[in-house]
Amino acid sequence: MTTLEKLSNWNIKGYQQDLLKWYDENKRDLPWRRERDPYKIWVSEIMLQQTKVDTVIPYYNRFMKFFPTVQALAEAEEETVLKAWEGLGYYSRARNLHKAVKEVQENYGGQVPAEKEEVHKLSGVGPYTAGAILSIAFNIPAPAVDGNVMRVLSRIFSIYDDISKATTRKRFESIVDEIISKENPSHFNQALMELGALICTPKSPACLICPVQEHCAARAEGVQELLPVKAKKSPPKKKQMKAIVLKDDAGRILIQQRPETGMLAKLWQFPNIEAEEVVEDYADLKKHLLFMGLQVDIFEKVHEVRHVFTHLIWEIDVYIGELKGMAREADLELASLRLVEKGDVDLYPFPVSHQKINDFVLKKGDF
DNA sequence: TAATCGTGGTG
DNA sequence: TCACCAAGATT
Repeated sequence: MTTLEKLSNWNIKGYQQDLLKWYDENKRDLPWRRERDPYKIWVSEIMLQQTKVDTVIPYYNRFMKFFPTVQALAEAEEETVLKAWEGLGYYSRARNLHKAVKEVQENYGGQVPAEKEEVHKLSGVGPYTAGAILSIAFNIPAPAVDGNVMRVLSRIFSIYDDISKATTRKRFESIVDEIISKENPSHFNQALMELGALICTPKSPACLICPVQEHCAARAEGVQELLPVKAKKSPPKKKQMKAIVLKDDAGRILIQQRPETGMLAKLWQFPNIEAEEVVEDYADLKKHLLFMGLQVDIFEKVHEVRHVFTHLIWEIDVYIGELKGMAREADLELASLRLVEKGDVDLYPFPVSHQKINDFVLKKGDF
């Protein structure tokens, strides 16, 4: 039976009512639900991408103190924005948001556009986020299909499409187009996601207390634990790294900015290399530094840091050492290096892996 | 289409 | 310890 056939004898109105009533009575009190400022909805939606509500809340509150309006964020320095995002991950979200907010300030007089084509053009705003902004902020009946929605609807209609495939989202968007409440699309979309977060969870869904259990095909068939179908991802690969905390004769610390593209773009770090083989030696590290124009004394290995990303694992041996002589300004510039006071290291946005190094060597240690 | 892009929580 | 997961977008 096709989804269309399932929908023909499926109680849309009853489903909407049961879902919306449950949402009204059970929705969480979240900071971004207390207002309907499109800018604030937008920021919350970007932060919530692949990130749990509990993780986002403190970041969201702090971000709104720093950048309460489109204008405030548009006028901020990118590095300040990255610092506010530090630890939240997926840093291209911060750079894209900042870029897009500048566009809104320039091209739309600071008002977030309420048309699908315009919103979707903004950097970092894809199909889900465009739908979320339109529906939640402007109460426009547009689908906002995220992982929650695909999981819930996979079960409601007993759909076995692989939700890790890009094309699957489109099928669910067309379903939402048919079943969305035209009276309250904002609450309907949020209710679908809230149900996925609180009741229709990935493992052990709480079908017994589900407000829409009588509308659910997977529940009727007893296959709720088998849905949704999702392809497995390959395990992350390990990379051996060596990093060094270097001090010059004035006691300043050497840090380095990462490239503009790729992983952790534009964040700062301690100078490091990827070691092809595991060698208990720092000759390769020393050679790398010399290549950047730096003569150093490496003292000892003081720490190990392990950090797991989605698709790779860094295993970092951490060394300490000292710069010999005066580094040439041009050499530092060329390698995106900077000498900063020990107390100023915290002013720069670091990935968590290098925050760990900072914590151990400079804060806990006596280096 | 499939890989890339972070981090923290959970069972 | 580890596999899996979370209000995805970009290339």
